[in-house]
Formats: sequence, C-alpha cells, structure tokens
Amino acid sequence: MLSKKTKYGIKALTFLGKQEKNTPIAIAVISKSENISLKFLESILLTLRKNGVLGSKKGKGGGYYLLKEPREIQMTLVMRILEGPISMVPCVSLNFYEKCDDCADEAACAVHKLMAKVRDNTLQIFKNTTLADLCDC
Amino acid sequence: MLSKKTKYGIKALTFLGKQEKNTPIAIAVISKSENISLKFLESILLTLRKNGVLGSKKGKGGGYYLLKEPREIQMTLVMRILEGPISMVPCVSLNFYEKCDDCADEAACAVHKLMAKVRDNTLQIFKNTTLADLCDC
DNA sequence: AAATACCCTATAAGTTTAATAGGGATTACA
DNA sequence: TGTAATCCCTATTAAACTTATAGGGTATTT
Repeated sequence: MLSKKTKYGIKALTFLGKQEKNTPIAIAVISKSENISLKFLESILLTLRKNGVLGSKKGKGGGYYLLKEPREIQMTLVMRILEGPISMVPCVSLNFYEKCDDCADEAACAVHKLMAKVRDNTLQIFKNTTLADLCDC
Repeated sequence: MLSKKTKYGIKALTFLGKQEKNTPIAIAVISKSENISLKFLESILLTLRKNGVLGSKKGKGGGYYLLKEPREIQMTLVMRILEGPISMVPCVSLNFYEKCDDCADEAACAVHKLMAKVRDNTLQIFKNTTLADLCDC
C-alpha cells in the first residue's frame, strides 16, 4: 500500500506544478485545495525541501515552490524520498539493499526472482514519468 | 513492502512445487528447510488451503500438497490471497476497489494516474508468472 | 512591531504485522 | 486399540509503522 504521506506529497507537488508562475504557495492553500491535514502536509513538504525537491520562503507571502522544472522531476526521486525503497523486498533494492536472514542463496530464491522482475518494471515507469506528466490532466 | 506472510507463502509453494512427487509434505519439513516459524507458516498454509491452492492430509504421513500443476498457479492468485490488492491504492484496484475520501475527481488525480500504470504493469508480470517459473532455479 | 508563514520536536492514537500459545480433531500404524 | 504424528482453529501479544496532533520557535514582510 502507498502511504498517505506519499499520496499527499504527490498531490501537493502536482498542485505546485500546475501553477502558472512558480511563486511560493502557502501550505494552507495546498492543504485546503487538496483536503490534506495541514500539519501532516507541513511535515511532508519539509521532507521534500530537505531533499532538494522544493524550496521555501518564510514570512508573509511565503510558501513552497518547485526547485526544478516539472519535467525534470522524476517519480523515482519522489517515491524514494517519501515512500522509501521502490522494490517490495530489501534484497532486490538498488538503493536500500539488505540481505534476508532466512535466505541462504539469493540467486535461487523464488521471491527474489519474482520481485526483481516487478522492481525492474516499476522502476521503468517511475523513471519515465515526471511531474510534468502528472500535471497534464 | 511485501509482508513476510506473502514471502513465506511463496517460498513454501515453491518448495512444494519442486518436489518430484506431489505427496503431502509436513509443515515442519517446510518450516525447517525454509527457515520459517512453524506456527506462522501453519497459518499461512491454512489460508492457502482455504483458498483452494493447497490440499491437506491429516494424521501421520500427512501434510500439504498442491492442488494444481505449478504451471497453472498464477502469481496473481497467490498475491491476492496472501498480500491482498495488487495495486498500491484502493482507487485503482480491480478486485478491492474503494473510492478515496479526499479525492473529488478520480480522472484528474495524479496519484490515480500514476498508480494505474504501475498496477497494469505489475499485474502483467504476476499474470505471466506461474509457480512453475519460480521453481526453475 | 505585528502579522504571516515556515521550522522543528515530541507525543499519542490507531492500525497492521509477525509471531506465540494452547488445545482440539483426525489419521496411520504398530 | 492406543499412541504418536499432523493438521485445525482461536485468542493473545509484542513490536513496528502510520497518521496525525500539539505547541512553540524562527525568519520575513509590511
């Protein structure tokens, strides 16, 4: 299951990407428009800012804005920041690899084999989908 | 993340699929071979039996066995029984559909759009992968 | 200086997962 | 016929994760 954190994060990014000008948008504006708990959204946007996806401006007239063009923001990046590993098991993860305790031979493991296939496909989708694609609705 | 339930389930099914003869195998045998908690595995195999994937035989010499040929057991079935929905959000699920509370227009939702693509791809893989494929190692 | 809006940490409620425990029912075989 | 093997079923629990909520701090603009 996709966490609400990621879901809300993608919605917020899409909202920002759809703006005509890339000027700061207050959290409260996004929160109301997308029906997202303000405080929860706050922490999500903070995470995206710390990871270089968003910039922010404090004080009156402040808010969050995209640091890159929508077409340059791949969903791989967004997913990894908000959701974590793209693969369903750590033993096939490229960025978050971990060996399984219970599994002696990875090459002979059915789960590994299956999940590697799934990861390859999912990764392709996330790589080839940018925020710009999601903003065309 | 894939639950351990599903992971263990697939491993157990693969173990059964690799047997020369399709005679009952005791839970304890699978448990030891695959390093899976016996009691936990027990509940998993029970679920698979209740869903028509496995048969069982009680008493001495009893155990679990496949009810169908490995090549006829699609991973879609196994995943849906053990893991639940294949899609990452309920609003794009074919078998477990649910509307989002926060989302007014599904067709215009970025998350929906993205996750529908992911589901399509993942579904194809699970459909085209049978237990027999996983047993060739 | 006052209002606005982001920044940061802590905490709590709710849910899910993974496992554990314990006993019941059935079957094979000596 | 009795006993060991083995599946069947329910309940409980411990840990982890998710989804918020609360409260105050800091910077900026007007």
